[in-house]
Amino acid sequence: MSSRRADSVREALEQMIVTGDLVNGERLDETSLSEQFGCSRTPLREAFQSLAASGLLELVPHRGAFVRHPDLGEMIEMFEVMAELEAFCGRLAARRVTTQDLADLCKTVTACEDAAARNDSDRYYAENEKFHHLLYKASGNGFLADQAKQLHRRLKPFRRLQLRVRGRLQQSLSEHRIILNALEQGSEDDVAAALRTHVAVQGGKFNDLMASYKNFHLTGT
Amino acid sequence: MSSRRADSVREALEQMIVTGDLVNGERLDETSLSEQFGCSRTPLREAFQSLAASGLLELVPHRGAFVRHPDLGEMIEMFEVMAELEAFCGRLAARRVTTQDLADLCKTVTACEDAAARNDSDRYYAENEKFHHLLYKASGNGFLADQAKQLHRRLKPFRRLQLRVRGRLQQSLSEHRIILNALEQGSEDDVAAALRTHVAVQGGKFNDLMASYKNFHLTGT
DNA sequence: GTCAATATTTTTGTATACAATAATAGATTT
DNA sequence: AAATCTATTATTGTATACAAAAATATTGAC
Repeated sequence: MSSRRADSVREALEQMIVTGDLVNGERLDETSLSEQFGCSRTPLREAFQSLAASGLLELVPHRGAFVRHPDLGEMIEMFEVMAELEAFCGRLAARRVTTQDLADLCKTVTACEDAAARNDSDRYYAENEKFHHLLYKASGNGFLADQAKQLHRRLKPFRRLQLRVRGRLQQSLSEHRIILNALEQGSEDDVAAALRTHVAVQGGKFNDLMASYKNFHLTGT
Repeated sequence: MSSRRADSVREALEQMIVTGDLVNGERLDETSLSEQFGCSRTPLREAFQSLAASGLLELVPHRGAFVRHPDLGEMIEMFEVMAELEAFCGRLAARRVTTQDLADLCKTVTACEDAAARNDSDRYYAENEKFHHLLYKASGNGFLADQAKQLHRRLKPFRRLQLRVRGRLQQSLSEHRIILNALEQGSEDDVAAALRTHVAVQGGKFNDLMASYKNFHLTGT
């Protein structure tokens, strides 16, 4: 854990943005925020830089930092890329996965099912994230894993919305099993296909996403 | 063009890093660099943040900013991802490309061939970059296009190395034609396959890359 | 009353000053 | 002489002060 003030400010701001606490287009005032965080403008501005790099803020020279929430179209674009990245991870993993990886993945899938059965949503999200991170790692491509992790993180708030939809959770769980089975059999195409349907926003998922998006506290761009 | 000092410093530093002017692992001293650039540490540190976000620097708390060149393994990983991203761009483009896009692409391919024939390497690189950027745009997925552009930019210095290899340039040119043809015919699979072989580091390309990598002024990690 | 030009204020960008942490060198002990 | 602890130095992190740019308000002309 870094004791840099700038880092904790970054995290706090990120939280405020992804939870919708800060609405789209809002300008972040340096002075008032620095008062709120009890620090000077310097660490705040460092946090701005970092957030802008991950696309959560837009820095306009001499005008300030503006909150940038993806609109529905961008969100779909991001899911489209995420699906492809995960499918590629899966394809590589099908070739390179170790028995240890498989054991870890299996354990996590079970933990996920268990958490869902107990309605322990926090644990469900944690285990679900672990499952995906393990998959990325199993690809054997560290750079790919990093990229996937980054995007996965960025899509976190929206995935949460999707899973509120009735029946989506059970479906998601069974998809985990399908992915795992395909991995064990080492069939690249099956793994890739399973992951595409697991992640992609298509068919009914599109309508679900649109509905939940509207319920989210985002102002349209 | 932004008149922010921090931005121009960022660009200058990036150039120094990718050209190998700054070797791997080197620590960037804030005071001496700020003297060199004739500015204070503040804009310099902003540039550091930005460069760290794109992976060119590693920021270690209370210890400084360290130049981070990818080693051969990471480079291959990045090319592996680049190939897949481009293939996906191509796949989408095959479905969504407009006649205008095709015309622009065709013009750029011709310009590329022309530049190569005249041994105008600067223009060749410019037109080649344009070709790829047009392809990303033709995917109709703005987020994907951004991601692809970012990675393409990061791989720029290494691509330059690869093209020094005898015969590689002519091959690259003919691959452009193949890609363009496949796009015109709208066959997703052909476009994707053509782009994978165009970008991926495989077969003979691997040895070429390894040889040129060693010639590069990088210290091993 | 509306528009335009100018003055004022506000806000961002940069420089500098200070504080905190890590690296280094030197002294002390075994 | 080697190792360890301490004092010193150097370097990063943060706060504040100043400069430059943009936004806003005010004044004047039509």
